[in-house]
Amino acid sequence: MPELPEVETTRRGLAPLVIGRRVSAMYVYDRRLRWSVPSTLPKRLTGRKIDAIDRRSKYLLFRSSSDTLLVHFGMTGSLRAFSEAPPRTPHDHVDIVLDSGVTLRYRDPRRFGAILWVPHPADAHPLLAYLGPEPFDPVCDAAYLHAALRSRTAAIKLALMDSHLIVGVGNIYATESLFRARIRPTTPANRVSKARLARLVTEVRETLNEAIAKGGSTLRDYVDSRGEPGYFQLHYYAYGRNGLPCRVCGAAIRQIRQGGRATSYCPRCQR
DNA sequence: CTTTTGACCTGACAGC
DNA sequence: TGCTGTCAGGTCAAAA
Repeated sequence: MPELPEVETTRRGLAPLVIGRRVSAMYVYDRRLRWSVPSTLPKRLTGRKIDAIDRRSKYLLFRSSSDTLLVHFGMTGSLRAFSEAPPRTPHDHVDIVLDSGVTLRYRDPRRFGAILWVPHPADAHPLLAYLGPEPFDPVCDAAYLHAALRSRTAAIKLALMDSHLIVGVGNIYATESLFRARIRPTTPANRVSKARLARLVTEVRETLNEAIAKGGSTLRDYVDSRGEPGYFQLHYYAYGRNGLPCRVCGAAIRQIRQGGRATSYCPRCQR
């Protein structure tokens, strides 16, 4: 799933269900995620009150008296809330039961996700400590990117997906943001002008906001906390449109590989 | 320091 | 109907 809009959509759906509730039980059916779910986690979590649910990058953070339960969705993870938990299906790995009776069910076919306990202070955790700014953070502006990319010869698309520079932008939204900013994804990062970086930041924010408004993108696995798909995939300009006519100029969308991932762009609109 | 590559894992799909 | 190869929303770790 799961780039920033999908994680944020899940966060917003879960917030009213979890804030102020206590965990009455946690069941780990398969601990083999990207990192093993700690065997002590059910004991640590049970009885805890969840004070808040935050998002940092693509991590969901359940806050409990300054300690944090961290959840990441990898490529295929989802977290759904059930008032009555149905029978488990394959790839349902973890259940968290709240004192309201609601069950949060973590599903992740490829098991690239993570569920970890992060003691206070959470910001010091290695997974969180080296992250770049959030795209919506005012700090993350053209001046910041211009300075950060000064010594970067790698392609702008790869830089945009580097979480040390800016977080939350994965393959779909990097592809779409570069289309909207009319920037060729292969352009060396340090050769994108400050003015064009300003446009890029604007388009990244706009693209992410529109995607959040549509409930994220559902290509295959992603569903939100209520099991509903997102609809932003209907609004793609470039991603997954190899060979199809550009929705702006009609030229055939082209697909290449960068860093082992597919990149699609319009050879006429993006220069 | 930056950049590139491989690794993790399952399922869907195309082609033979 | 199998079988094989390729691809998929992420990102860490190691090597260059």
